[in-house]
Amino acid sequence: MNIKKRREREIEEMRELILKAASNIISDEGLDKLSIRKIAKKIKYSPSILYHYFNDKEEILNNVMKRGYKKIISAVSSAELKDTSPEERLVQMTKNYIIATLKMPDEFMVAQLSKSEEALRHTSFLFKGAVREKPALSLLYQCLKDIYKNEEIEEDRIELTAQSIAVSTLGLIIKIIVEKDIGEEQKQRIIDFFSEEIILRIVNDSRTK
Amino acid sequence: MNIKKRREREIEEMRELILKAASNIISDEGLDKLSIRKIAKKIKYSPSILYHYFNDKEEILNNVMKRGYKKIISAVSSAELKDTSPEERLVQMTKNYIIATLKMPDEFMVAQLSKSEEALRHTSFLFKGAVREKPALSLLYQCLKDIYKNEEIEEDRIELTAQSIAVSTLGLIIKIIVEKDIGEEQKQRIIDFFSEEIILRIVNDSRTK
Amino acid sequence: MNIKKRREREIEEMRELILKAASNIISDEGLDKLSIRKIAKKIKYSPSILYHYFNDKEEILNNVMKRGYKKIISAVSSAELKDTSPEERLVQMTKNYIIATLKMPDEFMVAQLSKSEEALRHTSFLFKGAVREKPALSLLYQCLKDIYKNEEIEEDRIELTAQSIAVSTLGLIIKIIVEKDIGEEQKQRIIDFFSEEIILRIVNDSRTK
Amino acid sequence: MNIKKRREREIEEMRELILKAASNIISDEGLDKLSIRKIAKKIKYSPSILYHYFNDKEEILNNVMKRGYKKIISAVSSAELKDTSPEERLVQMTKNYIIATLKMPDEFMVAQLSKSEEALRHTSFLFKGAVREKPALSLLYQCLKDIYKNEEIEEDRIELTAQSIAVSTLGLIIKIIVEKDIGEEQKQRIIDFFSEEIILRIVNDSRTK
DNA sequence: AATGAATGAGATTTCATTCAT
DNA sequence: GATGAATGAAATCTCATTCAT
Repeated sequence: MNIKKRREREIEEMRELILKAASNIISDEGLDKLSIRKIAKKIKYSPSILYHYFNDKEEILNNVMKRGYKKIISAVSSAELKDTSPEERLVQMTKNYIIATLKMPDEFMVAQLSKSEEALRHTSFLFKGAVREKPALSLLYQCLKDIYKNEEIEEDRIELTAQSIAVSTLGLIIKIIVEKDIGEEQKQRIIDFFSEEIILRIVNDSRTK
Repeated sequence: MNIKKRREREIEEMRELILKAASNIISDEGLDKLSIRKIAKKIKYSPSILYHYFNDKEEILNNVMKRGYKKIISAVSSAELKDTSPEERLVQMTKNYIIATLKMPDEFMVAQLSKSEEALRHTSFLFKGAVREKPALSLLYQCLKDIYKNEEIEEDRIELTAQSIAVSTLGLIIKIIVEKDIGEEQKQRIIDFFSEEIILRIVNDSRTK
Repeated sequence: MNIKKRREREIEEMRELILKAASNIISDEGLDKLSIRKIAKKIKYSPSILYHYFNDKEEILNNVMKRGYKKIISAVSSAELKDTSPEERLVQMTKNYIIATLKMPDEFMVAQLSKSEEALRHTSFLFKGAVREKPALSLLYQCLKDIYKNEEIEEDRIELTAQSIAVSTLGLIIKIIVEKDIGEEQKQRIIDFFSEEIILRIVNDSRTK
Repeated sequence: MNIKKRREREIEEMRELILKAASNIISDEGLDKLSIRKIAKKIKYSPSILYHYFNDKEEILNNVMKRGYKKIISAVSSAELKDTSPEERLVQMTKNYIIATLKMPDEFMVAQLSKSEEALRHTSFLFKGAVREKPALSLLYQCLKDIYKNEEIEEDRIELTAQSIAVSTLGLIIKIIVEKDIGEEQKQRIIDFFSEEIILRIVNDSRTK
């Protein structure tokens, strides 16, 4: 079965090659400029061969997105083990998330900005009860619960806080990606300030006093 | 020179007509469905005439975006007159901004997500010193200054706070646009919670105590 | 309004040019080999210009067909005036029909062989009651009625006879078109034999004796 | 040489398999939807293997057509054995022919309407002397001869009559195929009337009296 | 100022076919 | 004998843009 395996690997590599090229084009020229032709040219194959590896353009796009959230989720959840204060964990998680996503800006943008049902099934988190369904938001929620464990705060408020943090962080990431030319230093300053200060201020629910 | 002026006015009217049509198409069908032909059909002129008033499609798009920022800025600053507490003003500004942008989601997305220099010239605000150059951010900054007028806080920290608020609000807006199917009620809940609570928490710089 | 008229004429000429080219291709290579590209190449224009004159391929095809039956109907009905015996008229009509259609084999084939609803609305005549709805078949029917005026024959039988004649003539025409290389002489022999003898034999309803 | 024979048989089986698949596709989706890939998928082989058994698509098509005529001829001639009057035999033959062809309408249409030399070699029958070369027409001719055995009719006239019958029947079949939506009942009525009455009228050469 | 004719490039997709293995 | 990778041509259609008038 060696030969079969090799072939499978080759296929996987080709698919990966295609997806990467697609990602690049999307980040360079925008989602709407992505075309089968362009991908083919980039990987120096004929356009038709792409249909060997994917059924159509949409399938390529869906896979670009999938690669997106898979990588991100694994990046975030891996850093979860540490036994420090929940506040510190929150800060660390936020930073990890930002750093992980900034390593793959193209996939992130495609995934987060797509309005297709397929994408939204993975990315939506604004609905009521999202903390119980969405793994990433759930991590955030657990953190907040730990932080508020001595206070009496309604679940709803905690969910809204978690969603607000998620939304804010998303905004930061998108803005950093779009403003691609702020220097490295300024980027770091903002990320640090945001995750080390803003996040903690957000957590600071005034009702708790 | 009356005739000259009249012509200029006519030209301006035609340009306005074109931009409005383009805006409508973008709102109705999305940015990628915008085409010269469609604009022409909508205003009942031939496609070629558009090239009398604009050099190419991109110029039209840039102007659509410009109209976008203008509308938004005026929406925000109009609410600026009230003589209430700076905190209340901040909350109100945020809400106004969110509501104004959600009325023109596609133009907003196009403008905010474009990486073109032309667009970034208007939309960028993460660089150091942005509060002095960007009108919208400047409003925010003034508000914060009022809030912190009795404390000693470095300008830098205030700028970073302003930028964080801007970034977070952006994230909220984008997310609401993308998750187009959360119901009206939940949308309101999140917007209210975010602008009435989260924003105020963010302002609450712990160093001030 | 001279200029407007001229333009209209030019458009009509161009449309005619396109339709003729399409007809030729269909007859040379078959309906399924017809392509926008081929038409364009034949008339030495770019493929896109065709969309100036027709909305899409289907519209071109429909017009090729329309040209088909229009010409034919006019060919047949024009020769209708003569005041000879009904038998002679029948023979003459058949001949006229055959000769007329053979002058435009391509259009005839497209129209008669298309299974599209649009086409069938014009070409179908096998259904019960067709003699009352289809002008061409009706002519045939009137002829038969004249022939049988002294006999007692049910309407149904006459209709079936008319349909049989129509069907048979159709078969002859198609076969002559497909077998494009039987010589002129043999073609004439068959046409004459068919219209002068076979048709009259068909009319010869044995029940009338 | 057993092995050689086995291989030949296998090849023949594979060719048969391919042709059957092609036939099915043509019946189900129409000639123009036939593609090498579809055939391959249907027989669960790779497209390339088809080129082991046939030189190209056209060869496959030609063979599909050949299978077509064979089936039809066998259908017609099988009914040939009965020892009834020649008239009855003629009627029966016609009916059998119509019924047999209507069971494979697409193959029939392809074959009968193709102007390719290859096809015409099998399908043409309008040329002078066709009754001596074309098996199917020859059957018809024999029938007519039997019918006219007591009369003095020139061979030529009989051939022309045979050709006329063939042509008329062809027209009927084509029309029934194209007008796919006349109901079953009306179809039967017409077929019966045509084969039981019209055919006999055609045979009724007036010179014989 | 305005139009309509025309083009060429590009979009996605399907297909017959070849070739190395 | 059989496969899968790969290609190039072709299909329909849309678009931004130019140009003569």
